[in-house]
Amino acid sequence: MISKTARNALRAVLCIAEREASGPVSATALARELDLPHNYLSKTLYRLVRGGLLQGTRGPGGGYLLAFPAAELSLSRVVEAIDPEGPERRCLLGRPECGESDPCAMHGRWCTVREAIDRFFAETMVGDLLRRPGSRERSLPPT
Amino acid sequence: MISKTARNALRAVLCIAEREASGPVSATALARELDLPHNYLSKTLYRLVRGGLLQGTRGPGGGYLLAFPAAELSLSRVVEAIDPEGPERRCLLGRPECGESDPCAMHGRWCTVREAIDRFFAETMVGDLLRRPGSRERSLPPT
DNA sequence: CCAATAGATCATATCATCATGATGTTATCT
DNA sequence: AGATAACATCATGATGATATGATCTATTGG
Repeated sequence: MISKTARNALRAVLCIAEREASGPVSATALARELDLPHNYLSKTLYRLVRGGLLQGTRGPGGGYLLAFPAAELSLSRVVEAIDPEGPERRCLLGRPECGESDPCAMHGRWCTVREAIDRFFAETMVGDLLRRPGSRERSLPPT
Repeated sequence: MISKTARNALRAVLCIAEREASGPVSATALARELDLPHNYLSKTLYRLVRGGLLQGTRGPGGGYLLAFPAAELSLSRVVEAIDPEGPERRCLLGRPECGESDPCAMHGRWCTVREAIDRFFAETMVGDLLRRPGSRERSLPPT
């Protein structure tokens, strides 16, 4: 479904989102919390920095913060920053030319499912998944 | 989503289902048709034979046939014969203990999507995907 | 029985992902 | 300025999926 590295990225982003209220979250602390080697996680996190999802600050007291509010950060942005989007996901049989005009045998049925998956990743926000009510600051005011 | 080998297995099974009316389909013919190396495909096909999905006959005129009607062969049976079912697919964050009693942050939302995926593979039959009307022989009689 | 066909199987090579280790770079604090 | 903390990066090794090559075994037909 998604790569291990993308899973680790999701776990890390969730962790950062939950803790960033008390300052930047260091890679060392994250590595301990997620039980991952420091350097490996650091590399993954930096890909998110380059992708504009995280903001890394160096020096003592440094660490990672979300580059924008958790309520605006979709899971798809995290996953796409890690897993390169290949044509394999589009067609179950791996035909690059698969589409409405030249569909494979499964095209119609699979599209429905694939769209549900895509919607899940596009519409689920990191802010929706936080346990601690740190996301309240971003909840909509009563209309 | 599924491995390349599982994709090849699906393509091969579809190909066999479409052609088996005119006798067993040889691995050589399949390899040419699917543009895959003969031995590699043969290994994949044999996993399907051991799984009871295909029937392989040797000697001149030999080849592969479906072990039972295409209308009763679900895509999930093909995929599960190739891709070992790991705990990674159950939980997006890879937590083995993830479940109703100990859910991860995404559990509820992801379950809905995962069930749609599972239903697709379990309810889509190879017979539903054949272009040639060779599957008519198995369609339900009018009630 | 022999040759040809074709599936089944073993051993090995290739490749991408995953992970580790070592080093460089930047910021903070004394 | 120098020590330290912490991110950023490069080089390398380990692992598993993918693919290839060679060989074995069973069946058919002459």
